[in-house]
Amino acid sequence: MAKKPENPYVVQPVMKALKVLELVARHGHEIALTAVSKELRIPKTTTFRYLQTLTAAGFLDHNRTTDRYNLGPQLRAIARADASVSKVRELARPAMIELMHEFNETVNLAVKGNGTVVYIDLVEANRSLRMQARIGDSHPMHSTALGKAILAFLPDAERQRQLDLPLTERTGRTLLEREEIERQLRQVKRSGYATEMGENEDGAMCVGVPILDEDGHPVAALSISAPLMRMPHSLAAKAGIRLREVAVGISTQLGSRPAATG
Amino acid sequence: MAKKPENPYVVQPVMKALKVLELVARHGHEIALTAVSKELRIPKTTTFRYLQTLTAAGFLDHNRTTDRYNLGPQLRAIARADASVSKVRELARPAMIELMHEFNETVNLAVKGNGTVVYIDLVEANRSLRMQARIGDSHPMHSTALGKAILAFLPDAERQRQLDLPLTERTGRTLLEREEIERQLRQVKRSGYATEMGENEDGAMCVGVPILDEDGHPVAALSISAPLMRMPHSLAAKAGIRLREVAVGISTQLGSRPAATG
DNA sequence: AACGCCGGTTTCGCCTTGCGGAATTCCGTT
DNA sequence: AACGGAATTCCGCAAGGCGAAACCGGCGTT
Repeated sequence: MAKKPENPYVVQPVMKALKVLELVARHGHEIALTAVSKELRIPKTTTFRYLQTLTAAGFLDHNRTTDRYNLGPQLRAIARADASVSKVRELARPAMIELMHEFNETVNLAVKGNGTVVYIDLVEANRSLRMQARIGDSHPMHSTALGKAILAFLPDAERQRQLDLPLTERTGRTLLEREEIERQLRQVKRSGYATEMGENEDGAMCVGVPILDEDGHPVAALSISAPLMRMPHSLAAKAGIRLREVAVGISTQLGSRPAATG
Repeated sequence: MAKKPENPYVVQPVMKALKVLELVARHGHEIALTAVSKELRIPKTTTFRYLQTLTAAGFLDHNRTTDRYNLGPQLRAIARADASVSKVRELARPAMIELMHEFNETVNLAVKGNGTVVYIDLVEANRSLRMQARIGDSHPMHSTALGKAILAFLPDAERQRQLDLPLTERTGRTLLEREEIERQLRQVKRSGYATEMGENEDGAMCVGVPILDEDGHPVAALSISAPLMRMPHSLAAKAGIRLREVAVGISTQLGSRPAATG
């Protein structure tokens, strides 16, 4: 009765637990231990353990009064985040290409990670001087324009939490003083865009703006990055204003009401 | 270095694999084996196995060209199904309560399972004669008005597949003849509602209508159930027409264009 | 062109720890 | 109060998960 001679690297407990998760999900609603056990032909004890584990991980939810399980918050959170990311990327891409042509510099899109920003898309200018990120890379919040744009628009509590984390020093110019950072963030909130000059990567600068979801929460950020020598302050300001325009458009499509730019 | 003295029933491999899944999800995008391994402090080999397993189960997707992993179809399918169910239930509930008051009988909402319908909500009439289902119960498609309503509006291929499964005989009146069932389903498609008289439960009857999603696919069904003695054919017809009205309203809110009722 | 580094894949044997039968407790019924 | 079904808990066995280390393949370097 060999089941899956396929991949020798599949870990059985994991696979079976995923089947349990899947069953609970497909069932549409609250389902009891015994039902899962019978359906999947997995002994009650084992099923019990999987349900417990999935629940502990937040993928399932255990209703103590009915003693039944259904989908948990973790799964929904993941799904929501994924959908949100896909949507942002989809909405942003055309605008990013347009921006790249306008400024002939690399345009980046990133989402908020945990204390970091994670690049989820980028459109590179075909200039010989290289870009600095790859999709999937994550950089600190406080040393990037992307991160600063997000931080500035975060609710106070959450921003404090982010800034309480140890701040890594990426270059000699990286901001590390709490006061200085907060001062800049207030300025960012006023102007609607953030800039970073050699604070994340020597010789490189970046101008970034936040993208807000339907709740007005900054879930992502858009930026233009360039070698410091190619982007003087005056041009950076112009880029910031243009980026802000584009980001507001994307935010609106995500369902965000105007809000921004106090 | 005891990690979680918490729940002794947590299965470690499962828990760790879920952490991997979560990390990949939170990361926002394609992530490589080594990165996951480092981030989670899980040895490369083990991480590799989890990634393989998650991929085999469809929860992750392995991009062979970049050798990186991201969220897979299974997770999205689950999330979508869940969202869809929540939405249907949410949209249907007020109308169900209204219907319950109009007819003073129990109103049921079910989604299509695999060869079955699964009750996801019901509003009971407070009459002493009992209802027959509980949320989470699943009944055969062919013996319930809910199932017949769904079957009638399924694409031909899928309907055939359903009817090829062995048909259980719930009562003496349960339809088992392929021809007879198909004749009824054609009738259901014409009238827009299905009826069932003691075919699922002795002495009980049910009138059901399909709810269509944005693709015109019958994802759920709405029904009124009652003791046979309280619901003569004339009243059943009236209920069917009313149900149809309500279901079309819900379907429309789900994004379905009129379509139905040929 | 050979080298070496950096991932990813495979092997292999130890021994953790997951497994499931059976006993137990907990409820909701009769 | 006793019954029946479901969820928990216990416990000993050995399945099978683990991870160090070896292997491989590709890419950038010398």
